[in-house]
Amino acid sequence: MGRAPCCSKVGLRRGPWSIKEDDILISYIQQHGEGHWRSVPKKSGLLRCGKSCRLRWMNYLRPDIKRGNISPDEEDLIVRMHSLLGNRWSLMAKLLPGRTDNEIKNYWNSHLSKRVSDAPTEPTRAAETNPSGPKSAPKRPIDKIELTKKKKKQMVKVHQPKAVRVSRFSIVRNNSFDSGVSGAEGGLTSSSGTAVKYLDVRSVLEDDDIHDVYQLGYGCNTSMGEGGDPSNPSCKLDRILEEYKQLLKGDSGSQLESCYDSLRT
DNA sequence: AATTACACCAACCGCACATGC
DNA sequence: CGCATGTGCGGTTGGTGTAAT
Repeated sequence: MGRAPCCSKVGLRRGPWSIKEDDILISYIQQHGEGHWRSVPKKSGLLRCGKSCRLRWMNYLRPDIKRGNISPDEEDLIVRMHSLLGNRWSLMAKLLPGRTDNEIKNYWNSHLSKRVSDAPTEPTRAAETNPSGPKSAPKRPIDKIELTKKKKKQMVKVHQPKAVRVSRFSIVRNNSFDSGVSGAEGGLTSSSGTAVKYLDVRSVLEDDDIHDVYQLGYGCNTSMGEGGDPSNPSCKLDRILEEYKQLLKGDSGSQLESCYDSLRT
């Protein structure tokens, strides 16, 4: 049973997008705007699934996408946010203007997760200890002691939690952190069987704080009288924001702030 | 030079939530 | 209220380029 697939895959193109397809999609969205993705292929003439069109637009074609290398500052912020939020890529993307959840996720999986797991202490200053970026690091030495991907897959057969959309209400209702993170502190094991070096948000918050943070979508509960106490973990995002605003400066900083405000309200 | 193994990342997949009827 | 549909999310896959052997 189950619901029908999002689209009939018969006769639809898959794989990498061509420049021509990109042009068609861009011009269509410029004319009609975003949304109603299922009807986009029909109306634009693209032989693609609507979902694929959305993904292509969101992750690659949107004009505000910032392409190129992740800066050390962005990298540092990702590490910090991940320690607070876990795999909430879309939430991180909202705090990193111009970066997509997919890009952050890929960057974490390919660059940062390994580095964080190799450096159990002070993971957040990774950017400073390796300012030239991950691509300058030698590849092989690590790999020699690593299992191959296939071997890893054979060895790690642990329940994989399903994707759960994060909303203020679903978190309260489902307590959906259970799906992504286990353990109360760094160095334990995630549900995928890999070592995790971030804290479960629940583990560093009291029950009341958990409720407040959940209600506010993980942000600091400044409206409920916590007063920005830096020792309060629920205020960590505020502090991260402040640090990042210093780095960004100018207009993008205020954009980030408004984005962040929207998360809190 | 050929082969192998791996890193990277765009794209896909399936599920859950939101929304409209 | 229940169902169907649209959308968003996070995990995973597979193609490609490159370094190592």
